[in-house]
Amino acid sequence: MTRTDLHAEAERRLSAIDSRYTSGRRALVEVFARTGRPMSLSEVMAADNRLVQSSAYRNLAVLEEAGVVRRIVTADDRTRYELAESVTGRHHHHLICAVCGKVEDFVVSAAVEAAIEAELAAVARKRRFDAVAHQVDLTGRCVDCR
Amino acid sequence: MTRTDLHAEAERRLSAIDSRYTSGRRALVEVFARTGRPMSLSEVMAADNRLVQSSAYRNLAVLEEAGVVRRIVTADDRTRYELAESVTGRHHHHLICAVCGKVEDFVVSAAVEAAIEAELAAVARKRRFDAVAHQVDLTGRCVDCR
DNA sequence: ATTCGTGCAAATAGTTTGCAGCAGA
DNA sequence: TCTGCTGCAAACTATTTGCACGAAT
Repeated sequence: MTRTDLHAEAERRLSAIDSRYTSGRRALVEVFARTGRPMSLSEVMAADNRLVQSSAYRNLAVLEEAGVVRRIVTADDRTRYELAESVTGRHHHHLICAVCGKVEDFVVSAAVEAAIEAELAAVARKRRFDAVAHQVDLTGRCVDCR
Repeated sequence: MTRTDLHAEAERRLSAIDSRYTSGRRALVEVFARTGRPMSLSEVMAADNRLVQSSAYRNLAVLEEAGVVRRIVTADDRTRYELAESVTGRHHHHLICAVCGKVEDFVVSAAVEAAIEAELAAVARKRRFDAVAHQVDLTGRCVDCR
């Protein structure tokens, strides 16, 4: 998906919830597209100094509601944001560095992903749990911190 | 492991880091053993009204350092605590209800667990990431909230 | 014109810390 | 006794909210 397509899709999803694609919201999407990994609010703020904290929080909530952005909470207990998988089309999981806090994406083979999903679906059925999503995190030390 | 063994093991691990197994710490361990699922601080506090918030936070940090308790952050972004797997001897994952916030444990078959671990080890190797732990969460609605 | 979004500052919630008294090895 | 632990209150950090102004349709 091109950058232009991304913004068009973001605008479409926002208008679906009667919201505008303002410059502040566009700037957030731009930061995520440019960076390509989950970012905490302070990382986002640092990436574009036109951003204002309270508006960024509000806009991230709106973008999340619109399905443009996903809010994740990783094992290092920092809240982070990234583009929603339904926008990027790329299902992935996270590598979390326990030392520096950096989070990166990774993908597993389709075979393993399918095995995981089948097993989780079986667990959900057995427990009468209505599963919506799964999250797989790997915690450790990144290449810079080991 | 019996309740008595559990407390003995907790005391042993605390003494290994030169800390005492005081009544406040014992009360926390008792709550986890009794409840058997990850609990937020407020849940823990509600389970035993002798507990004081600031001391509970401090003691949970000590118990975590001693390897008696594990601190987890689930996808609903609440911090929770449970007995460490090295104490219970039971590797498990979490079902998180997005509505009421309740967290329950689940285990996957040994075959799938092994497949997940092998795949994650391969990813870690490829990315030169020193993996310490993995976390698999399933988010959705629990039987009471669906 | 009217509704929605923004920036600022104040409020809130969860968690951490300083300190003086108490308790356990 | 001596060092660690506890409770209380105050401090901090991340996040949310009220409000008046500005921007978009």
